[in-house]
Amino acid sequence: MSTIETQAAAELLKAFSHPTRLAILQELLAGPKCVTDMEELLPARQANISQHLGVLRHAKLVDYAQDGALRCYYLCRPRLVEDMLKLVGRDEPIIKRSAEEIQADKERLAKAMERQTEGTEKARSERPRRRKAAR
Amino acid sequence: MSTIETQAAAELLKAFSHPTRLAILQELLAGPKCVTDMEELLPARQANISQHLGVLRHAKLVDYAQDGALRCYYLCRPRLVEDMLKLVGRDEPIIKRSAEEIQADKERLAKAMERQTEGTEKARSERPRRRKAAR
DNA sequence: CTAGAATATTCGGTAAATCGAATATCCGAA
DNA sequence: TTCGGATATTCGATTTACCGAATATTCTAG
Repeated sequence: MSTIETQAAAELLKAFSHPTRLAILQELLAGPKCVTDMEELLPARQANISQHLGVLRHAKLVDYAQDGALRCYYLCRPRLVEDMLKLVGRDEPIIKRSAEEIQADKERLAKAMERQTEGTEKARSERPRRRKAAR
Repeated sequence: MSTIETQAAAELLKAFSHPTRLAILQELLAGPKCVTDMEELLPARQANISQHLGVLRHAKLVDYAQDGALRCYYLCRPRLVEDMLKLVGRDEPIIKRSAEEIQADKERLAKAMERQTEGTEKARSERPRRRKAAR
């Protein structure tokens, strides 16, 4: 991922990173809703919901269809939202690794890297970095 | 997802929501690295990288193993990180829906909801919300 | 056209995030 | 034990996020 893509990804994630916004997305996953509906479902004021919807819209996560005086909001990337909600709800066990494991891993990687990019100029310039302080 | 879970999810996402932190996670996905390694790979100063590592550690996304004077950082939930990076990199087409589609969707949902929670008290109290302003 | 409902925007204040510079801490080699 | 390298922490300044209150806008029924 390049720096520019990283920037874009971070912005997308920022749009997700708020409890109220997550709740909105969750509600919209169940179906389109107008702002008044959300007011009843969420512990937030109308203006605030509108503000958060603005953020979500800017991030291209939601859009709306005008229905008379109402605006029916819907997800414009439902899969993304669904998968994101699943992902943050998942609980992967938190692993703990010893210095020895890490060391082995590093060496394994170094070897693999050597083998894979054998003889290329890029490989040579990236390879020789290693710590000065030893144990 | 309850409010408290939403809170937790938002905090986790906030930890992801920074270009430098995403870049760090990306690097760590390739293998454990110490801070000095990252300094060479990222356009950020040592202190700043340390600060971001602090955020990631607090979010239980990374941890480190001490190796002499070095601290080898690694992902403590590699699957989560991997899937998250994949997810934000994915590009789902952004859909646009008409008011008519939305309306149909709403009605379909309402019917399904009726059928599913038929006759329960909760269903009755949640059902009768609908717009006052018509077209 | 006018009123009222639905929604958005603006404004101001407060809290939180971010960063660099400087400094502190920890560790192993000599 | 002293020193230099690796890393963390603190501090202050700046920017950005967040929220409520008030106000503006848009739409339709009458």
